[in-house]
Amino acid sequence: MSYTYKYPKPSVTVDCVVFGLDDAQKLKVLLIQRGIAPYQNKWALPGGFIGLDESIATAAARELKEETGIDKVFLEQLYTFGEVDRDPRDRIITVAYYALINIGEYVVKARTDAKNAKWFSVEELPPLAFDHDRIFSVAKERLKGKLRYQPIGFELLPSKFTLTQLQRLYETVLEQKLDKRNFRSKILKMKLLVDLEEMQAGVSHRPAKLYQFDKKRYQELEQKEFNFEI
Amino acid sequence: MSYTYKYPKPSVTVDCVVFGLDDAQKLKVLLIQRGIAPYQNKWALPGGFIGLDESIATAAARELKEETGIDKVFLEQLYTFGEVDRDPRDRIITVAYYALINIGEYVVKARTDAKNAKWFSVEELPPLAFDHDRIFSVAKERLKGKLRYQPIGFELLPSKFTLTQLQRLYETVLEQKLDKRNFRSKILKMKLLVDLEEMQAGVSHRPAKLYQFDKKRYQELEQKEFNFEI
DNA sequence: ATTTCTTAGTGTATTTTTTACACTTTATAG
DNA sequence: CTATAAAGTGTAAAAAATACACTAAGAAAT
Repeated sequence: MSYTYKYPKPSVTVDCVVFGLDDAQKLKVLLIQRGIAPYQNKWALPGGFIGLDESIATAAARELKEETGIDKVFLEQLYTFGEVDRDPRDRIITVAYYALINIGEYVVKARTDAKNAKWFSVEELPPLAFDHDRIFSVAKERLKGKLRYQPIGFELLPSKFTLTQLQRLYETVLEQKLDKRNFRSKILKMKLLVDLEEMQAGVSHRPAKLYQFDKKRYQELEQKEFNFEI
Repeated sequence: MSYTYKYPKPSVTVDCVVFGLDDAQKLKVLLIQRGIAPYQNKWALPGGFIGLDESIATAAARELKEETGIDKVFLEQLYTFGEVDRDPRDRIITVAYYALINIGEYVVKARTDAKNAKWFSVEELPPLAFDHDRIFSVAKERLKGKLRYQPIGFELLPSKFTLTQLQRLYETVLEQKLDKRNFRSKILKMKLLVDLEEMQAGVSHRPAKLYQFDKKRYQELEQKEFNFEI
């Protein structure tokens, strides 16, 4: 490795693809409207520059908080985008992250130099600034792939949820119908759900049982290379 | 996103974890010995700075070629490492790649500022410079994970190989014994191997048939979300 | 109070996939 | 021509995945 420090440096940013589920179990992405050029007024992924005194993951969490008010969520590195012409002004390398949040817990707010922050359905995104379309589509594929073999879907739901909500979530993200009985027996056989012995309230039909994800048990099983495939 | 260009910039490097298989089907990694401080004389992953006029992937391929002579191989992004204290001198962000090569095809040579380049068995690595131990272990896990559901193992073998060689490769990387008959029927059922109707030569026992990976067919099947699980 | 509406909840038989397992064949070397 | 070493091959049993339809429970409307 050649460490001579004479090289001009690229700028490095982090961008976050924030996924959420709305009331109708539709998959949404949080975008911010750019307040400044280039791509002024265009929608973009929240993100910003990495400080020299913070790790990339810290920067991603900080930017997310600054630009949208979202804090303490599932946030995982996605991919690093480094084509030469990604930004019209300067060479920019972007480390992309994706976040999964329970929409209900947050009221998102535009802050710093974002004019506006808004949830968009993944099926009808506006044209995005820079190469954010591409970053988004990599994130969507990653979410889909990961959901199949790791129980990360819970991050998108409120902490108490019904099995039907969970099934809808899988159906939405995987873009396929699932059989109710098979889904239930499979998910319950994993022993990752705690039956709260509590009922859904405020529905005008038979209420469903509420469950909670058992994170502790998940971490134990994870050690043992347990299989979480759906 | 805050594009004001007043931020000090980190340096950005690429490092490559180069995997190969030796004659005894042992998994090896290519390391270079550092010619300069810090970590002078220590073994490290080949890599170097990203130029402003090249993409990250291009930089990875270029550094690999410069430092080891290896060219035109399977090279895929692994992960980006951005802790603050990774390098004692400066803030460095490293985009790591991993490469799979057929050792027989190359005679590796140390070049530029590397003193030496050498293959090490993954089970007995020397202590590495910087956080390269960590990068290596992420790469090893990735290779293991990916081999299970994508036919990338062929990249480590010569273009003509026997089923036993292929099985040993899987056993080595996955760190588990596989059943000969089950492995063969599974792999052949995928129809990704071309029977060359040619025999292994130079062995003092019954020679095995030689096969070749059918890349074209793989790309066709990939479109159709075909399942390549072992 | 009864009916209607809507979603929750449940079991089994069939098919498919995975696993476990051992002997014969074919070449080279001595 | 015998010994050695790895190649090559099929089947039965177990496990997992799939397909499938009715009853139960509550709220709302009459």
